[in-house]
Amino acid sequence: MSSFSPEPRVAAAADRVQKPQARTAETRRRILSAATTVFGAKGYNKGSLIEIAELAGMTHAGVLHHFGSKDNLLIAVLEYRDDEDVAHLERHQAPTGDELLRHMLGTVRLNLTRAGLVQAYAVLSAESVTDSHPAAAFFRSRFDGLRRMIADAYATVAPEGTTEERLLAAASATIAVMDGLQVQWLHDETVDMPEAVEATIVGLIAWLRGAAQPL
Amino acid sequence: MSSFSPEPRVAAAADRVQKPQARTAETRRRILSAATTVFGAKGYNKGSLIEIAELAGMTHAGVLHHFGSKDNLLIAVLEYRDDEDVAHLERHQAPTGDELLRHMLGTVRLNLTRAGLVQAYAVLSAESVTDSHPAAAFFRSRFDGLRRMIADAYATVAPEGTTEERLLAAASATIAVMDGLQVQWLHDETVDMPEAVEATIVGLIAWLRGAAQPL
DNA sequence: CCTACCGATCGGTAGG
DNA sequence: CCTACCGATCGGTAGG
Repeated sequence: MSSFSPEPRVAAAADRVQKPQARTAETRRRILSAATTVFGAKGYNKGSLIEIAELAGMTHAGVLHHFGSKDNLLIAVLEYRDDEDVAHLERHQAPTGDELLRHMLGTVRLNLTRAGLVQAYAVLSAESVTDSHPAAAFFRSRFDGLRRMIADAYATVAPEGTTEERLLAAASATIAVMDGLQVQWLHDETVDMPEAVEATIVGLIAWLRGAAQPL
Repeated sequence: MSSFSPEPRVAAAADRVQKPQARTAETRRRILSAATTVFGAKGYNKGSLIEIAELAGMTHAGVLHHFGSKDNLLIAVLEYRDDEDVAHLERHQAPTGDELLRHMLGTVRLNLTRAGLVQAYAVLSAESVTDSHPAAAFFRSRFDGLRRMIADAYATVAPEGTTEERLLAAASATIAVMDGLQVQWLHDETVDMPEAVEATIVGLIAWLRGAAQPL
């Protein structure tokens, strides 16, 4: 939203075929796309700036010119993906209540068509729990925000007076089942992610409503 | 079971205070313990043989003398943990049916007391989906075995004639929720793993029994 | 189980 | 955005 302004800051630049800012933004997107691929395929630690740079058609010093450090590049990759998903959400109206739960099932089905992105997310989110990982803060706050949003959705289908603890347990379980299934599915594509997620969500609703037998 | 035989192969070795095989086995265990710690804290790619060796009190060439390569060491770490868990299972009689489901809840509670091991498992299982990772075959077969075992357990509490597809969906969801919760919990220890796992399991049983409302 | 060493790779910087 | 380079680290091997 802030960096894609169509007006060049200096009028003198207008005689170039392509405006400098536009070309820079385009190059940055090319690098971000390459970095998503490489971090997804190798993880952050093993994915190298050299490989990312080759995929983006430049040297690794060029990548560092645009992003400053490897850590910064990782953060930019994660925020870039988040921006795209948020934009997608807003295009379809931010869903609430049980619409959000149905929307999550749609995301699971969409993920069946983009294994690379799924792998990047699965690998980086787990890697982010290791010692002083640059993506730790990103994932911590992402999980926190998702749990609150999904707990609110469950509140609309749970009995009145359901405790926040139970709503948050259902929310964290829902996120967990989606993330955990991705790892299994990346190992074995016969794992049925949509069926397992739907079963979990409707099961959790039954649990919130007291319709489930205790173990 | 095969490598801890108390009898030395050569009688002449008996005059040493400690039998060579016994000392080797002890050293190997020390290395495996150090490797679990380091791979857990850093992941496989960033965890170095040098750091593992220091923690075990030797040089990295010594570690390689015992395990041949870094890949071999990782596999040994994973199989070592599995052996310990299997031994624990057998001590308590291999549980079946709904006993297995209750046993899994016990494992979740136990995991609250061993974050290091949880982190090693969470990091390595996700890292194992990256390009030609040495632990790929281990986790693929582990997930496969767990899914079959847990699907059998759900069969004992599901209506007769429940399809294998539905049983496997419940099983993969159960494994997924446990794995996914570990990542969230490692980021934020207020996440209530036992509550979320119990909710998921009883919810999935309700789903198998048709007691859950479709979304 | 160690000393000593190898080739390879990496992230980052200088300076343009 | 590149060339050229740096120090650091790594897994593995030789040879004992």
